[in-house]
Amino acid sequence: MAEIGQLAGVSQVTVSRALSSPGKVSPETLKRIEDAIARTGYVPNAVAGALASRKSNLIAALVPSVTNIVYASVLHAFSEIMWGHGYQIMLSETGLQPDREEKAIAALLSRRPDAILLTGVHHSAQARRMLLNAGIPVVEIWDMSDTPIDCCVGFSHSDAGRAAADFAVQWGYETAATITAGDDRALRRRDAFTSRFETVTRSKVQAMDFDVPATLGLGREAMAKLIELSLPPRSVVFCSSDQFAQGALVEAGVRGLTVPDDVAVIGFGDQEYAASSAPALTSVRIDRQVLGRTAAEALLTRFSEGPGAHLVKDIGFQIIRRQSA
Amino acid sequence: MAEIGQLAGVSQVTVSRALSSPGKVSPETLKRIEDAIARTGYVPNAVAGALASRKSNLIAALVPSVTNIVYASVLHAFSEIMWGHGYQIMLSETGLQPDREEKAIAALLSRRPDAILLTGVHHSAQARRMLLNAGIPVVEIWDMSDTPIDCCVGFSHSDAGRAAADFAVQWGYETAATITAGDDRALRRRDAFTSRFETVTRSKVQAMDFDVPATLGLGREAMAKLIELSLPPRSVVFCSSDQFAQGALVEAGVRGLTVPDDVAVIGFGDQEYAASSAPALTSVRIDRQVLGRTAAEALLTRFSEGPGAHLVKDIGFQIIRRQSA
DNA sequence: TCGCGAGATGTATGCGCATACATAGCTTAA
DNA sequence: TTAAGCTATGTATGCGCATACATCTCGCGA
Repeated sequence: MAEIGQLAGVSQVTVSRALSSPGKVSPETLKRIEDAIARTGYVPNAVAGALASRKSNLIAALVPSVTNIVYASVLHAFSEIMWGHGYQIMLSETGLQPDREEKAIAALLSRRPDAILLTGVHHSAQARRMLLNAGIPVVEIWDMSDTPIDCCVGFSHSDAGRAAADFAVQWGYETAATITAGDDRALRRRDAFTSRFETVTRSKVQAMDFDVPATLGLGREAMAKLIELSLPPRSVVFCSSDQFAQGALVEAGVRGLTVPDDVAVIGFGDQEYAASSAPALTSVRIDRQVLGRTAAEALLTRFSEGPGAHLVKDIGFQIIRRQSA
Repeated sequence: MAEIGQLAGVSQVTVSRALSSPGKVSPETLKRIEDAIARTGYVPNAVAGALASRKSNLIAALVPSVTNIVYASVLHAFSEIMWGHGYQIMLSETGLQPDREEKAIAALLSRRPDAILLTGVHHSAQARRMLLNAGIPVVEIWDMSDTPIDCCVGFSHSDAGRAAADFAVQWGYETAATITAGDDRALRRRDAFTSRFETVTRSKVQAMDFDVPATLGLGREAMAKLIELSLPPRSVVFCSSDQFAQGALVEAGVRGLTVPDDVAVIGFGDQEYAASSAPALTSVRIDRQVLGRTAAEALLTRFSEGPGAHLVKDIGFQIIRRQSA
């Protein structure tokens, strides 16, 4: 920056000003500085800037996995907005091991981000401590909490599970099974579904659980087992993701079962292909665009309005009825 | 850090040493320092560290889109390895507008990453200049180049397109169509496929192009149009992604066509569901795990061996024949 | 006994910026 | 005419660390 100043015949601070508030520099000086920058290919050192100003324009984000489209698309919507406001995103994945979260949080916080986005609302005591200590805005997404660290944008997974059960009962399904993978939130949906469905119908809900990420292949496997264990007529299968649901549909088709008459399927997430598959998939829709955007907006108002604004927003969900149930 | 030092009865440097090379401080001192850190919840300021040491332990990554599983999974494999070596990833998306790449590169470089990962090998002159200027290792992935900026890990898209055409000819398909979306690389595969197929069979290859990301729904639409335009028997459809291929399969099924006898489909990417769909999808496999890992390893050896090692690696591809073609 | 080397710790300094404060040259209204 | 105010720029300083170099304390062999 000092070098640019020399080239333009001004001091370092004038260059700094030219970059951060061009209005404060005379037009001629500004032009000379811009020329010098263009000539040298100078790129400001944001690290030094962040150290000096205690503002990094960085947002840290922690998601279970980027390869899960569901998390990726929320992240995408979130970063689009933050990027538009001059923020960059620093990403980390926690994967399946929750103990990685603590290390990841520490690593992210060491970069002194201006805010941090977390997936889920359950964090270790040490993690909460570090977050509080950091003194920056925090958004927790994908879930609701009675004790949010700061901002929180999501929906109730228990409500979603219960709503799916009510939906199934309402459309006359008398027995049910679940196919569930992974995280704590999927398990809460399953539990709420099962509990409600069993209470209302007095029938036992069969559970197929996996502790690896959901895939179409596993969905087929699970459905195959359920069919072999004899799935009574008027059965519905509640899946923790559309991937499983899609697999269940494929397996039912291959075995010559008619959907939804022989077996019905409810997915979760309402991914793009849900509407286009054959039969089209009934699914619980979470508006991921809205989720990401709302999280971004929560942070932005939190930035402008200070620590007073603890924004908590329930974005809800919606059961989209198509052909599969 | 100075505060921690006070608590532990040592100076700031000793704390610094305790964190970066614990072997250089006596066990008792180390313990007192660790206690103080645990008590206060201190998180080192990596920004200051990076400024002082000119080493950020940050890797910048630029991908077209995180919501495209194909890019996301490579990124995932890449970050797993880099994370294991103490590096963090800073991500940016270029989206569909290539002019965003320049801005994104500048923004990323301003954080002074230790290396940068780019998708594709075509960059503007200004972008190349900034990258060269930054003086850090660069890996370009997903493609091969005669003039790589530094390291390059990928495969030839033209070869892949030609191989698909040869495969189609070999299995007796006499006419072909393509469904293509998006990037420059998909277009090159399409062109190579078309050119080779037309040369060998002397039949015209019909092209369905989209300039939005591929989805199952669009694949169905494209297939519907192709069928309505009358697809002769012994036809094969070469898709730029498995999403399209899956959609084509669904549409063919809905219309009562038999795959591959009435129409055959070749996908690209060999995503997880390709093997599990019904009929199972024939697809060009790119080992995304290997791609990500190889890129990471290229950077790591580049770090240890200096600017001499311009690593270029062709990871190739493989046509996986299943039921759809 | 003395000196020497190794281990443990400390002092001084600067990384490249942003910020607070100071200054110089103008304009404007009383 | 002059003080006040405004614009454009400059000087000094410190953000929180890592690094080079200095210092001190031992233990050990000559």
